[in-house]
Amino acid sequence: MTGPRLKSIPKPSATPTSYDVAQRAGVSQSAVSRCFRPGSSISAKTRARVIAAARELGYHPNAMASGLITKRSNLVAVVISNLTNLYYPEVLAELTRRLSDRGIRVLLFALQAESDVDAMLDQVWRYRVDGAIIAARLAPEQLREFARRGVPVVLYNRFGEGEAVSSVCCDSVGGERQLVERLVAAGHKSFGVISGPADSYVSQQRVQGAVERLLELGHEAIVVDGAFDYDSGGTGLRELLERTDRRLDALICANDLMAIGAVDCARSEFGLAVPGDLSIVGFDGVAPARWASYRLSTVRQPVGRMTEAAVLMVLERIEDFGLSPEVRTFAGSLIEGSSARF
Amino acid sequence: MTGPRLKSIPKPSATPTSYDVAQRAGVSQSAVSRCFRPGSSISAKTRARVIAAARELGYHPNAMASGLITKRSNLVAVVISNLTNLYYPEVLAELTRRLSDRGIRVLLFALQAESDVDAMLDQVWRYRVDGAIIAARLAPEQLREFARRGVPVVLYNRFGEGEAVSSVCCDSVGGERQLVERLVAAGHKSFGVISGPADSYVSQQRVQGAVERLLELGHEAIVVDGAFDYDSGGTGLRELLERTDRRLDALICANDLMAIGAVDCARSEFGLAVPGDLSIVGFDGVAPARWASYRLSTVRQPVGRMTEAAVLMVLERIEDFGLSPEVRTFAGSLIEGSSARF
DNA sequence: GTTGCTTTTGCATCCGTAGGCATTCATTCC
DNA sequence: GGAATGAATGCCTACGGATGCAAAAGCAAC
Repeated sequence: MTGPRLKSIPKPSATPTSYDVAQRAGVSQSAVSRCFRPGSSISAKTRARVIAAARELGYHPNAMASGLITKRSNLVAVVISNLTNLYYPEVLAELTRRLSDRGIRVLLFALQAESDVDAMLDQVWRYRVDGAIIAARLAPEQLREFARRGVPVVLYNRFGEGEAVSSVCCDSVGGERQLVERLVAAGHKSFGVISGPADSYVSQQRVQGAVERLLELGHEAIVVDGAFDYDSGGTGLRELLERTDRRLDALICANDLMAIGAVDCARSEFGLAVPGDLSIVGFDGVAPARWASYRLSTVRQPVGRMTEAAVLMVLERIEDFGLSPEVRTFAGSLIEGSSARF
Repeated sequence: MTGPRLKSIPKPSATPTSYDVAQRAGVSQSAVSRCFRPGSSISAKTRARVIAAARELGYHPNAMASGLITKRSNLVAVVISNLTNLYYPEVLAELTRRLSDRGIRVLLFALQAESDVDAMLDQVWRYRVDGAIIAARLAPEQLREFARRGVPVVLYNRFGEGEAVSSVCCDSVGGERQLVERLVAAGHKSFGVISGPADSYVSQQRVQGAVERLLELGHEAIVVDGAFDYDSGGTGLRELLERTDRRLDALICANDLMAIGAVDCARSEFGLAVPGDLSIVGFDGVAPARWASYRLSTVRQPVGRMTEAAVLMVLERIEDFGLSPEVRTFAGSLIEGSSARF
């Protein structure tokens, strides 16, 4: 009974080990381990004794030790490029909740600059995460490294850029087409578009979706650059009003935050009624879009279903890394709102 | 040179170990370890060889193995009770950035219900986090367990409730007193207050700060219950208008989100001009408070300084657990805005 | 009581890195 | 040249838990 580890004084450590519990319960360390590992062979009687001892000592298995030998950290890296985007906190909260429910912990990375990516990856490799959910732009070579290391990745509203990577997306093109159709049907004639950052895949998709559908329906649009932030809405609107000689009557913003900025600017700076003088639509369906001051006409991303899909996809591939990549696209739902004449 | 681990075929593993690197560089495993551990004794020549080999193999030290032996996980648990609060994403982003800059990773916990706390704590113990920054309500006994286990905690805008715990807070009382003084000086007579949830410490402080100062200045206030969310603003306003027979002329909301809800409700539902007919003030200084539709008069919490303090405090106590608890209170800055006659 | 079979249990080893200790090597000084 | 000093390196073991294997225990049937 007295193993080499048990010969020392039974000092009550602040963080007891399985040996401490074993000694107190009068069993071997193996038995303790098996108690905390589902599916192991343990008699009910022994288990009860061990659990009692563990509780008395305040024992919690060391995740690092167990991860070292099982090669499972039960960690998933969640990488978000701009947490200040207003849309992502909701995503993050949902992802975290759903992962927790399945016994997975979130190692969070919030990127500021492009340069943070390398440091992030270094840490991702060091912690031997079981998988990653990424809402940030990675280079193809970086995505390939995940494959090489056997770490499954799911991109969130991002695109593999030639690499075969799993991803969940909201159908930007389809959503924009719906918005455009409603705007055209309501008789709008002069269209403006404010894009997101040039390197954003969703921005490209949304702008493209809108512009293409407009062309199909016989309309043109002026596209100006934005950056997905509040100020871009006002800046973009000013530029569009100038370039159209104030004849703009429909403004399509690549996300809600810019649409909100545009609404505010239109009203406070130009005295325009929204949607009386100008219809403004967004994309995302963030909480402020529903506020009474805006009641934005927009496309809401089904965040619940998208995050659930992302979590399931990454977990499936943790179980079986051989599963082929999958791209799941969800349709957004049109919110009528009252910032556009529909 | 050929240790027991090196006799096997040098298969190029997807996740190479320090032995693989050692073999390739023609040094011992210890040398590899020392290369990745600052302050270790290594010659420049050896280091160069090892670094080269590590790079070629794509070696990254295993944080679990190293944490196991050093008893340092380089993880800090960040616990946030309601990520949907609009204020917390900003805090989370800042905390994550500042911790990353100092080589610490964030293990994120987003609590939904009171019951999540136990599961969260179990995981916190399992991962042997070096410290915790907590923006959630913990029971005194739970705080005591951190002390017992030698894990430093810093509460964020929370209170130890009798336990000696470090915390960073924004001075709610002082902030509210400033707001009240300005409102009173501007001649407001009839005051209403919308509180946050009853179990929220900051809510209590803010309400108390406002009410006390009002009393000191010879005014009374009607306090109604809110929940820190957008809808509470409208609901609270309705109740207050009813109870004051529409004679309310200053509304003090315990946070910005409710103030925004109240502004929207006042305008859209009661046709009141803000601040013409009704002054409304909030607390926090969240981004939407600055939007043109609101330009909220509020108190901005110095999030940058507060998060920096929280990070420093927890790191100091990781270095030296004996440091006594410290409560750092930061004054907020009054934002004049234009939602109140000041 | 035996035999045969299943379930429990303990032993021993391994996971990948860190760091104490002893050894070796390079320098410096007399 | 030899001794003394300090730096660099390798050897070995520990960290805490998981698990294959063999031994032990429980159980059923004869």
